[in-house]
Amino acid sequence: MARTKEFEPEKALEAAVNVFCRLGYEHTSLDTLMREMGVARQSLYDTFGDKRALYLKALRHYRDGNHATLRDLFVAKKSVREGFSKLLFDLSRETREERERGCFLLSANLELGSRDQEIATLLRRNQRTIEGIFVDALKRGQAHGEISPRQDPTALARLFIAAIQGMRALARLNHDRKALENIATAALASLE
Amino acid sequence: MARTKEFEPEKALEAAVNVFCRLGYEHTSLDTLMREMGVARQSLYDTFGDKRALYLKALRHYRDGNHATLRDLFVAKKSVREGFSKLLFDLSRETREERERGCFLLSANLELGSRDQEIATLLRRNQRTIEGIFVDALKRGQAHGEISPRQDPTALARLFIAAIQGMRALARLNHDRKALENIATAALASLE
DNA sequence: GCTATTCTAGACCGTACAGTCCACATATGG
DNA sequence: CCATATGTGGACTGTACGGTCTAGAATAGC
Repeated sequence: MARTKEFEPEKALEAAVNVFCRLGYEHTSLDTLMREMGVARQSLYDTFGDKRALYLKALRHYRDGNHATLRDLFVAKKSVREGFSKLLFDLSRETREERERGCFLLSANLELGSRDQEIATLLRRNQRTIEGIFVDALKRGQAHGEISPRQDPTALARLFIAAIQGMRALARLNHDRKALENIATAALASLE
Repeated sequence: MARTKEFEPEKALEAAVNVFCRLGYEHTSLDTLMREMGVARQSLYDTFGDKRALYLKALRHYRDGNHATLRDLFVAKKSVREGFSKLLFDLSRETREERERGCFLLSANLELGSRDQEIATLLRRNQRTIEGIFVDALKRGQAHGEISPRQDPTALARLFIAAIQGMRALARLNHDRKALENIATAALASLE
């Protein structure tokens, strides 16, 4: 009945995630999106809606991937402490490209969180989700005697969230692996 | 010889800091700047240069103020531990307005750090300066037996920097004083 | 008070960009 | 193989904005 698409929507969305990550919402023009996604203007509007709708889809896609890797990190059988350690040290070892790409959720927060209510709500929910994942893992770690039971799991989870956001912000500016490892080590010491 | 200015350059610059903080570089139009600063278009160009030059002046002004308050926090006679405590808990207690204003240096990092070399350099230098202030304070704290000598002052300083950036990012999105206090408490526990 | 200088107000211009429209290409179903 | 529906490419449009220019107002020295 109709011509087939010449692009894969999934791949195209990932390309959108990439370019929005690197450039932010405002600095990403439709021309750039078309080029990076390999999608014609009209197809882009037909498939994803306008720029903001595409941004939201990209943001949700990124967030879902993020949650999946976090949940995977803390699947029941693994050591909780090792999970956090891997999370933080992987962050320290990111390539230049990954660092400069930065965290989509952080850049969305700073660029649009105070102006777009829908995005702000999404980001707040995301924070609660991640906090939940961390708290569950920490409680399990305490139950297994892996982590000191004297610490408040919620407070610890929040410290990790803040430290990770801070690391992401620093990493974007500076390629100083040692500095990131310092932060990772110091944060992990809180589990003692 | 000539007509006198109808605005105070100092006050106008502070107004610029405020509006750039809240809206970022790209989202701040010259019309907004003129209105908030109370300066006519031509006077603005004559006094501060173009938009980017004004942004840089505002950024330097903010940074200088920041360094001054930090140095004041750690003047020799005060307790180092109390200094960090005040720093972090003051952050937790910011008003809604202050929170939404956010940190100019953080937003400059995310918005322009990867695109404007001059700004990136300024921000990197700023990071080193703050790290230096923190390291000096921590060493003094260790010398006075206030802080455990087993910790690496540089690593601790970096953890605090990351935690503060994280707090600022979280605070911008959520007014959850308890969450911020949790982070402050957990970070301060690293001094034990 | 006249002149020179610097202020303010706002018209004007070029560019960049999001979004729409249109012409043409291509593949599916009958 | 024709009709239909959906794809691609690119021209077009309206708007927003940074930056410049011009005209008139106001103040200081002579």
